[in-house]
Amino acid sequence: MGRGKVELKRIEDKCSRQVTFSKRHKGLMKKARELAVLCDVELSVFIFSGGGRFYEFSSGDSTSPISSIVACFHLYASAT
Amino acid sequence: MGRGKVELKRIEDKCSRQVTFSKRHKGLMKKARELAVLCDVELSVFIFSGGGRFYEFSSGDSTSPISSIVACFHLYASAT
DNA sequence: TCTCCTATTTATAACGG
DNA sequence: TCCGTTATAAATAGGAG
Repeated sequence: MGRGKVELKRIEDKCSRQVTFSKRHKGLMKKARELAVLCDVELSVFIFSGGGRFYEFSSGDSTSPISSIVACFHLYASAT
Repeated sequence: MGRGKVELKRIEDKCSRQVTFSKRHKGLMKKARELAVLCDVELSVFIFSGGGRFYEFSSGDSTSPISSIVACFHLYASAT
């Protein structure tokens, strides 16, 4: 998408990489949410960015099977 | 995308829901892979579909920080 | 359930602030 | 780093096999 084709390789320019991360990270989370709702499945997405930040999307509530994975992630993230 | 707009709600027809899951699940994994490569981040996507099946995408290797989460997921999945 | 097809919607690259 | 715009690449809905 966009004004040009993108090669599937690490973006070397740090600034561009950050900008692309910001956009695509949001896009991925949106897609994840759509998949969960449309298809009625449980899913989680975990992202560790280089700066030690992390992002997460999870469908379902605390009683869902996937919650144990989410809990595991939070435990890990808080200990890092 | 596609021939019509899609409402963000559960697809009631089971057959359509399966077909949409099949397509979007692949799309999400592809997006995840692209984000990981382009932006040099570690990430995992876990999906539990209704039929007790699960799908996963993880960047990074066994020495990456996220591997503990992945291991947790596999442990959970194999015990289910 | 998968593949092919293609009209259409959607995501996003590049740019300016 | 975030937001808005716009041209364009990509994802995908619906239908057929």
